[in-house]
Amino acid sequence: MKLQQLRYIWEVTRHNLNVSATAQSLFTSQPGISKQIRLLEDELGVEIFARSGKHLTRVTPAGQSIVELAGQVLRTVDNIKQVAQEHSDDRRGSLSIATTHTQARYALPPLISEFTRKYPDVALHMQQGTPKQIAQMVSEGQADFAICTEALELFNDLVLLPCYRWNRCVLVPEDHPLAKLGDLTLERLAQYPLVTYVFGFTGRSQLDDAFRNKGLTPNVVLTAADADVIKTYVRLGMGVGIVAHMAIDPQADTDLVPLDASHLFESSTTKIGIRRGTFMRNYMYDFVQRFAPHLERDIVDAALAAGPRHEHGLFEGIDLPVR
Amino acid sequence: MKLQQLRYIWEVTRHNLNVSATAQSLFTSQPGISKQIRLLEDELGVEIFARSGKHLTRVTPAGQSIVELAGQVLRTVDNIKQVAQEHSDDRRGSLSIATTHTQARYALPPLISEFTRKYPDVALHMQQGTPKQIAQMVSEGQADFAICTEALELFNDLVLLPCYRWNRCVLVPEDHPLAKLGDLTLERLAQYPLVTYVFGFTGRSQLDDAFRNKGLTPNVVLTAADADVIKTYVRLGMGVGIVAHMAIDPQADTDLVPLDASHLFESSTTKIGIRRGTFMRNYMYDFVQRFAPHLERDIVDAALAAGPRHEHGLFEGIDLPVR
DNA sequence: ATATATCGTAACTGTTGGAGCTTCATGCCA
DNA sequence: TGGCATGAAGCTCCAACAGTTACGATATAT
Repeated sequence: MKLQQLRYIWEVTRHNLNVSATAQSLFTSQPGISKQIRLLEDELGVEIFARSGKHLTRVTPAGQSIVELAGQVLRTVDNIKQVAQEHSDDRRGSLSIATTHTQARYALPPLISEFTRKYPDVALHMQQGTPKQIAQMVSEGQADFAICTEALELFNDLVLLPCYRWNRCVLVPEDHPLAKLGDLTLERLAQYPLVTYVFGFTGRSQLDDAFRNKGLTPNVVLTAADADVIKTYVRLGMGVGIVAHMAIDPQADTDLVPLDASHLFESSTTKIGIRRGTFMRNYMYDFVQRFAPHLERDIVDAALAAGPRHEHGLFEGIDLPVR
Repeated sequence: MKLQQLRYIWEVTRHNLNVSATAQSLFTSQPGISKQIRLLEDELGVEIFARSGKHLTRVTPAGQSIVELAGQVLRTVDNIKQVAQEHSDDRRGSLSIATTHTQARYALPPLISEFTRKYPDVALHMQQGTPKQIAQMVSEGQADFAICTEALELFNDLVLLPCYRWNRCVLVPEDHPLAKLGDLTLERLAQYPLVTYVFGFTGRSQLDDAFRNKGLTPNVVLTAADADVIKTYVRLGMGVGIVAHMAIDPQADTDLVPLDASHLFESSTTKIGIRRGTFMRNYMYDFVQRFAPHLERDIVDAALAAGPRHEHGLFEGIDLPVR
């Protein structure tokens, strides 16, 4: 058994069992991969992929487990490389962050510029996606950190570090009736067409819950994955915007009136998700703590060491910052 | 990076940094290993072993972590092979049990013969050692199961499955004064020279505790690692024996008088220790349940999945069989 | 100081992983 | 149904490399 072979079966499954495509992405030849897969199957005495004629059609049950373990091996091998680099030069390396538009656009920029100034030799990679995609990227080892509010609980090989709580804000044009009224209520809000996040994004579920609990059905006329798009349509008069508080830019959004909505909706918590078993570089701890000062190295270590679904207790006594 | 290289550094550390000895045990040549280690170090950019002249003297801090991760990789690779074998022939394989004399001699024999009859194609390996050695063997992947009473708690990558409780028994020659007396007490026992287990073996610590709690100092004149040796010296009149109840053979030990001592000492619990992350073959589950009927597959799976030091809760409601 | 154990170097060799081309199987569409 | 596109496997060749043997160098032990 060779590492190369494990890498091949792992990558082939990630490329929908298309060997040629896998070969291209790995800058090698298709016959090479086919051959190595055969050799591995021969050595193990089990078919990893089921074939119909000359096409790979699906992963066998045995293959399922084997590919999973192969992934585990590859990630551990990555860890070895990380350890080596940490000891040879603890300020050089790379950091891959998977996150949503909201975080990338509003929460992370100051941190990122601080960080790159302090660690110029750490290559930063930012990948955007839906919360689910983000969680999966980290779970599969394609990114180091997942930073978002939703969906991270779905993968139980991720350790979740709560970072900060945040509330929502209603956005209306200056001439909108809501801009004059003093107290904002859900009932009043439900009378207007709403523009907010797509389901599955940026705490959208908490928003729906709040209306449902009052027996109201909000009239959501348009949904988008990020606040910038939402603002644009609010400006066009499509409806009343509901966005994360942090998404309001006091400089650029002077033509819109923000109305605090903390009292209407449950606050949401943004978390960092890290794959259990990840080797944490020094600068990774630093990054985490700059994002959430209460997440000291010891706590992060404890959370990473804790078993599945046991890390929550660690954060019991801590009250998170609110943005 | 090659699997071979990881295997080499792992084995070299296990052979006290002696490359030649490692080469012999792996049936290869010393220069081959040296070369591969060099290549790995070059690739990683870190020294794994510190050298003084031409001798490896110790493992560097970076090497420490790397070797540990290498071990993890090798064990996962083993798991892959196990999975493959399970799917190609679920009744063929091997099972390596590390245990103490007491278990091997008195607790396991009926189970073993049952088991080999049901699984003739599973090669059984029994390895004896001190509880500490046993625990380490399993922790390092040299054995699948550790079966004993002590020291398993020391390695927290082991999952402990409590199997049964057992009590002690006092053994005296037929003409001994204790053989006539009705009620056995610790005070009376402390008046005689005692022959029992070496410290660290077969619940010896519970024995000492019981005397200490009463303010007594037992006069232990001879200690041995197993009951057979103890019995021999009791027969020679060296003193009063204290052994595990199960170590008494009603057929062979007719010249000795056994006196129940359940009321004098806390009972001990024999456990099976399994390395977290081990792939469990079908016959392994079967073995475990034949040894301890309450350890059903689901409970074992749950214990293996639980985080370090969280499996205890699983066994709360169960009262163990007593032997 | 000498002997022994042990590692590194160098030259050599057998093995093998991969490139390139060809052949074969499958699915799709006219 | 035939023709075409896609994609996997078979085969050959070559370069790279893991492992071997022989030898020299250096530390540790007596």
